[in-house]
Amino acid sequence: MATDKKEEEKPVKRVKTPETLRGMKDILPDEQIYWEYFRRKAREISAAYSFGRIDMPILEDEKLFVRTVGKQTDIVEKEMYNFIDKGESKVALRPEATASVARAYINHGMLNLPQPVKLWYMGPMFRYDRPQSGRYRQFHQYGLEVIGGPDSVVDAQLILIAVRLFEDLGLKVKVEINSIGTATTRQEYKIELIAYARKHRKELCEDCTRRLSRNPLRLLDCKQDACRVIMKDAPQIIDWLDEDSKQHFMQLIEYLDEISVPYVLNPHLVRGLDYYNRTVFEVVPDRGDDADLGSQSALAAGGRYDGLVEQMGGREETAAVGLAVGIERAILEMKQQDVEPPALPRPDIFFAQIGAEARRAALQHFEDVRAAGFHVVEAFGKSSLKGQLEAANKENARFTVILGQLEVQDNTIIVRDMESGAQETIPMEQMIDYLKKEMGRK
RNA sequence: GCGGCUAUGGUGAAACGGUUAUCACACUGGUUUGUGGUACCAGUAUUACGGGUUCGAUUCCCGUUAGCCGCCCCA
Repeated sequence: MATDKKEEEKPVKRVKTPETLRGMKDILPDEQIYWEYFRRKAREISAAYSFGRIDMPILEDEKLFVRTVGKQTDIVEKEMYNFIDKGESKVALRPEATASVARAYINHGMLNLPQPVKLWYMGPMFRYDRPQSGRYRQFHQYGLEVIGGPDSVVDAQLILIAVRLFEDLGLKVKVEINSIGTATTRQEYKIELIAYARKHRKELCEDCTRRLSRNPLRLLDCKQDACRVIMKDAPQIIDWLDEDSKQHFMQLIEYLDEISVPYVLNPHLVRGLDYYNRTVFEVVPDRGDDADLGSQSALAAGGRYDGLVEQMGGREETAAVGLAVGIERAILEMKQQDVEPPALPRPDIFFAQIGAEARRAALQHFEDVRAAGFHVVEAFGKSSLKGQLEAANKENARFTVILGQLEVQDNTIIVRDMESGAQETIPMEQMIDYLKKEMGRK
């Protein structure tokens, strides 16, 4: 009972309050309005374009990511949550989902399904990185994968879907696209790029000097002004594409023009994961020309990964494209652009009770009202009528029904209109009809 | 992994060497035990953690941890 509290001895020992791990977040009810909004839009658009939902395990064999994402990438090298389980297996919390989807495609013989196979997923990913705005160690992605579709029309539609999704969410975005060709042409291009950058070695920033040997493609999107000036005249990856890739990219552009998806060609756009080839794209907020977007600006990113399935042991060459949306980032951007998710529907009825007997009866009557289709709320935990009316007011209920000792005896109930304050006592068996009538009037 | 800034009740803030640590909002309870949205009263903090300087530390110094921001990288 509440009154016992005062008599209790105050605990002398204080336990250290537990906290979430670094970079991990609780998503509280207030925040869920945004999440639910996003999830709903994501589900709707997935269904509208005939994607089937897939849920993969969060924990996978570490090798899956090392082989596909790339051993040298930061994601695998320093950000992976990997550990050895009790059976001595090296496992990892997934840092991304495409590898798992491709694995599932192979495992379940989806190559026997009508191609392309279209799948979507939504769930947590883990990267052991330094937390920052728009970046968490556990974060959530919504993603789409189209496996078994080599034509660039697939790329075009996927980009279209991404744009639609953000439009549906009420966000202004723009799409940047590029093509990074095949592994072979990319290799040739890298050599050329390194040669070019070497000539300007002294002018490059410290990071770029390191990129030169570690991650040369990243030279292209360095944010330092000095490097940007140099890279402006760097060889462009587009010029190194093989005929097929070039053709593929040209077609993609034509498709995009055809369906009027606004895009920006960004010859400096590259991807960090090894499995990408040909088309790569990013969706970034469009806040006007001079807005500084900061570093974690990509709301979604994707690209083609034609070689992945085969590389993983799939039976034949299986072209594929995918897209991943950072849900936290999308929500952050919604707040940034003042997008209000639809508020929770206002309750029709608040059910108040006074006294032990009425409370007992109210429990069942509440069920009746709910079963009649009303959105009804209560605060049975409160005993004073004042407190319950306050609660009703906070919930913004349209009507409050009040059941007290007297009403239980007379088999009646009070219905109070919360806006006018007018109230009426009516026979209990007429309550539902009365409420329906009153509700219909408003 | 590197750099900068910050850390006071549930939230947002004040005090900046000496106060019973102040205020607002929120929350809980109450204002003769049955009436809200507009009143009043009360309650809720070892000032992130650990150490140091000082007669005295929320205030100064160091460390740890966490948060924010930039870099790296990425959704």
